[in-house]
Amino acid sequence: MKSSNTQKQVQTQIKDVDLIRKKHLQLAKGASKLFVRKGYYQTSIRDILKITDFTTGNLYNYISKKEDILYLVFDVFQSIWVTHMDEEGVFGIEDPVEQLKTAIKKMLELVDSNREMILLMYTESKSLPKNFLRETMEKESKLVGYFEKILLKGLEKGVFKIKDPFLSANIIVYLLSIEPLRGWNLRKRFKAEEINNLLEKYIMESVLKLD
Amino acid sequence: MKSSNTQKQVQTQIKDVDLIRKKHLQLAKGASKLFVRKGYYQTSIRDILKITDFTTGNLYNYISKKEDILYLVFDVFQSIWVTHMDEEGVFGIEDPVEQLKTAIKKMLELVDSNREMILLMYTESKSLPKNFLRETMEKESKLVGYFEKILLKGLEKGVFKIKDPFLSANIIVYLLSIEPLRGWNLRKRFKAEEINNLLEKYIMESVLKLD
Amino acid sequence: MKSSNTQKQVQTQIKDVDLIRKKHLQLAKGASKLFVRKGYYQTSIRDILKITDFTTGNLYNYISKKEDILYLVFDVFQSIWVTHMDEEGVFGIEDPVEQLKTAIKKMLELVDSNREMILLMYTESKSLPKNFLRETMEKESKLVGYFEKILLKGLEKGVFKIKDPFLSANIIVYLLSIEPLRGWNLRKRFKAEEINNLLEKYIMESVLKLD
Amino acid sequence: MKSSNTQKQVQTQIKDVDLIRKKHLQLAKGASKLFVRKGYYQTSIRDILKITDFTTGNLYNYISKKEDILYLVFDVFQSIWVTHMDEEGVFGIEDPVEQLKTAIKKMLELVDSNREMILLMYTESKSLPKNFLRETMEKESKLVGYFEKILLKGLEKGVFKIKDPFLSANIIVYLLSIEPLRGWNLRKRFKAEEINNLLEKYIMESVLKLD
DNA sequence: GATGAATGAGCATTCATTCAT
DNA sequence: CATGAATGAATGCTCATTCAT
Repeated sequence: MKSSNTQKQVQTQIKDVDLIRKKHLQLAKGASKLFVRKGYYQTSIRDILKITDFTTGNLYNYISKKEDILYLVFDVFQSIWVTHMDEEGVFGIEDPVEQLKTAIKKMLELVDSNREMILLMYTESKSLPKNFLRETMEKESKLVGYFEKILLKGLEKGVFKIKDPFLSANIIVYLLSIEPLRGWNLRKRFKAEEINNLLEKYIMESVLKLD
Repeated sequence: MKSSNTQKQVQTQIKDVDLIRKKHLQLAKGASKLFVRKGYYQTSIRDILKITDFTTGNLYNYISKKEDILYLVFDVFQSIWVTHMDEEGVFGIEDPVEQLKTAIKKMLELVDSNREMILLMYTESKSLPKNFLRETMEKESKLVGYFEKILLKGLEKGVFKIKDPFLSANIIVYLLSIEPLRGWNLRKRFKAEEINNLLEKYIMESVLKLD
Repeated sequence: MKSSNTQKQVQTQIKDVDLIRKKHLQLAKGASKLFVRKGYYQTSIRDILKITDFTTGNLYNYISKKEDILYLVFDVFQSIWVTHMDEEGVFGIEDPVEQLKTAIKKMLELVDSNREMILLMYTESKSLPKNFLRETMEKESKLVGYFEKILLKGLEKGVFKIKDPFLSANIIVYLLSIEPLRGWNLRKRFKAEEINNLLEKYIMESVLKLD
Repeated sequence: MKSSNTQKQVQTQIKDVDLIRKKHLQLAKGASKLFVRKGYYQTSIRDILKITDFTTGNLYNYISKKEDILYLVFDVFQSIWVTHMDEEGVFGIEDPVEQLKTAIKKMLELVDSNREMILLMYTESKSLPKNFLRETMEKESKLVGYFEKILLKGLEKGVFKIKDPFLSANIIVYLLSIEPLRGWNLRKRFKAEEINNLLEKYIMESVLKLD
């Protein structure tokens, strides 16, 4: 799933659609580094120009406000995310237990390698203008929905013992992000690997053994 | 527990310790409103001056950088927090199950009435200079430690069936903040009250029934 | 009288003279709307591109600076002006009194339907580069000369009682523009029509009855 | 009559009212030079900073938008104007003919020594925001009203032979500004002095000899 | 201790113009 | 002849902070 609706959201002076996509990617990649390092408001347009090799005027041919860049960063990251989770490896699995385990693992991989990006999404999404925020949240919702479906199937097959798959899915997605948000405390006693293992077990148990 | 170490952290031109405390409180109360509403970087010193009735020059008699104000806000809030949790009502309870239930309820009350403040702490703590951040985290740690103690007692008494009280305490504290961070999605299907009830049950079950 | 010397004034990358004339007209028509609405400096090249259907690069094949467009706008308008005043209706009239009356009426018609354009010429002519300004003024001079001739004839025939036809011609032309420049005050008490009638009478009386 | 309502119109961060007046004057004096030379839009804030010895931040303690400066320039000039016309020399005169003559002379003096400023008011008043424009026009109206009063008195005494004192007052004020607006043509044949003499005669005759 | 005027680097954004295709 | 992406200096303005009184 490409970040395909970008052109609809971010107003552009440029006509070549492929060029827009290419430059928006270039922009998002550069800017995300800075946002992650210093935060959105701390990062100036000049910083972004430097790291992305845009010139001032040309940057504003591809966006119309600084906010747009934040949106692009989120958009690109969420696309990667969805793509990563969508891979055969998860959808194909029949056994809900195995499927959930795999989904958790895949997500933890992503969280691990994008810790700062996830933190960024929690900390800076309030900086998005409303329409962008809405869209970003919708994408998040889809991710939750993804876990909800797995839980539902497991519930139907009688292997998962949960009361509300929507609540559980929300909790699961939230728990999987504990490391970026709360890692500073957990890491006092556990290694990163351990955290992930414990988390997986914690979630699986909470799904399997409650009634 | 007063925000007693403030004077050590925030450098001041003023000698009168009581005055400092008073003014710092005045500052934190006003600024927190603005930070919560618009975010730390979005709030200008001028905004703060207006809402707190400080004059420019005088403000800088009680702080030395804008960051100090953020620290003061966090400090005051965390003091309230700790005070609230410390009350007899919790410490005195003998039965670990009841004690945990009460602690959860007390914390949810606080989270409920300070949703934006908690969000602020998640989103803006990176804006603190390192020494302040460290201190803020320490206070957070204490909160986790508080739950850890309850869990430990319950573990010793054989009523809690968890593997690692430290991990569980972290998860519990983290889960109790789900509403400010993820409420936008949960609230699609549940009322605020419901969320709290479900959360309490979810946590209690995960503590009581796993092995 | 065509805007025939345009090619000499506005430097062009294009060889085809008719094409130049056509495009310059297209440009002047679109730009004048914008200039009149927002003023010269307030109107961006991008605005002009949009309204005239030029592409950026191509625009600069037909002009070399933004100022050129202002000149073109003035040039086209002044040509219309001269053409309008040149019509048989005026030149053919033998009686100087009738001739002056008709000239005044024709000019008032033009002023009426081009109020904003005249205001523009007063307000933005200083934005023209010197050579363009000189030429614009020369055209204005011709208009004054036109009235001067009428006055001279009337003076020779003994019907006009003025001291200096050049001064009077200047005053007349100036007075005929009072509406665009001072209408905001006059319109408090008079309707547009009234203003024109009063103005005509005022001028005719000042020409006929002074000694 | 001081430019006394400036404080109500131009929003300020400064509390000392006298200081505001002083700095606004300093600002208007410097800026008017630049506006007159280059026009309002051509003059940058940086230009104004340089000529007025303000620093960026401090300038914006005394205004809130660039437009405010244009307003200040107009305001100060119009105050000078009104003060100049108000002097005993005119109001005290009993004979309407003498009074009008003196008023014309006084105004011509002012026009002469503020040619560019008057041109500026004609060319740039459209750059004022609406509320400022309204106020500027009101002041202009008062000037016209001033001449209207003189004409009315002369009319009552039977010495002036005009039909409509409001119209005539408007025309007179307008004609008195002919030099800044049309001088480039008049000066081809007359010296500045001559223009003024002719203008005075022209106006007096038009007031005295028509019926 | 309190006041508030002053500082100037830094900000996001716009613009006329150029030039490779 | 036409296209449209690229350039970068310049713009109006905000801000945390200082300092004389």
